[in-house]
Amino acid sequence: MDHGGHKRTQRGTTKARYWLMKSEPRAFSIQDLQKAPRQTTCWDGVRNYQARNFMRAMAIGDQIFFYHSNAEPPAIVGIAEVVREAYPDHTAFDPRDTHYDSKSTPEKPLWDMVDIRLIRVFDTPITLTRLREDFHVKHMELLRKGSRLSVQPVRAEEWRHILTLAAKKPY
DNA sequence: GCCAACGTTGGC
DNA sequence: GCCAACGTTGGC
Repeated sequence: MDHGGHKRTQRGTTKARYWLMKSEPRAFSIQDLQKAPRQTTCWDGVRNYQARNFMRAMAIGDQIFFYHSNAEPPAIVGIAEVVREAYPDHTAFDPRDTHYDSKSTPEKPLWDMVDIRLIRVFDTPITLTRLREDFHVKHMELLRKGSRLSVQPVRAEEWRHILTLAAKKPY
């Protein structure tokens, strides 16, 4: 039963989807997410069309690798899940915000965000170096030369493989 | 701090 | 529509 006039968009019985989202830990780290109310945050500030479109494709329950970019070391540091599907990113409306964009207005929003909730922080971050050494994940968007996409899909087999890495001892 | 790769902007 | 200039991303 659905109340409040909200469209029910949760992906019923179809397969879960997997994603990877980048954040610079100096701006917002997975530890910040851990400390946030309900361990939930809105993912604001995405100003790239491809990344935005991937967020628009997300459904409640989709799972996300939380990646630390521009970090020492760059690494997948944990898992989160989508708890609210794409809605307008209000930070684009605020001229004082660093992510302000005059092309986006409340009447015609251009940029969206989703809400995500922490599932877990890996004991051992899976570093970019380690991923590069692993042929199981060689086709990941993250590893493509010159790739800068901050929101990107992850294949189910890549997701499963990386979870097994996270369960192992570091090397 | 450096710089390659990328996306966007704007002049023409 | 082309493309140079510019700003940003993000590994190193």
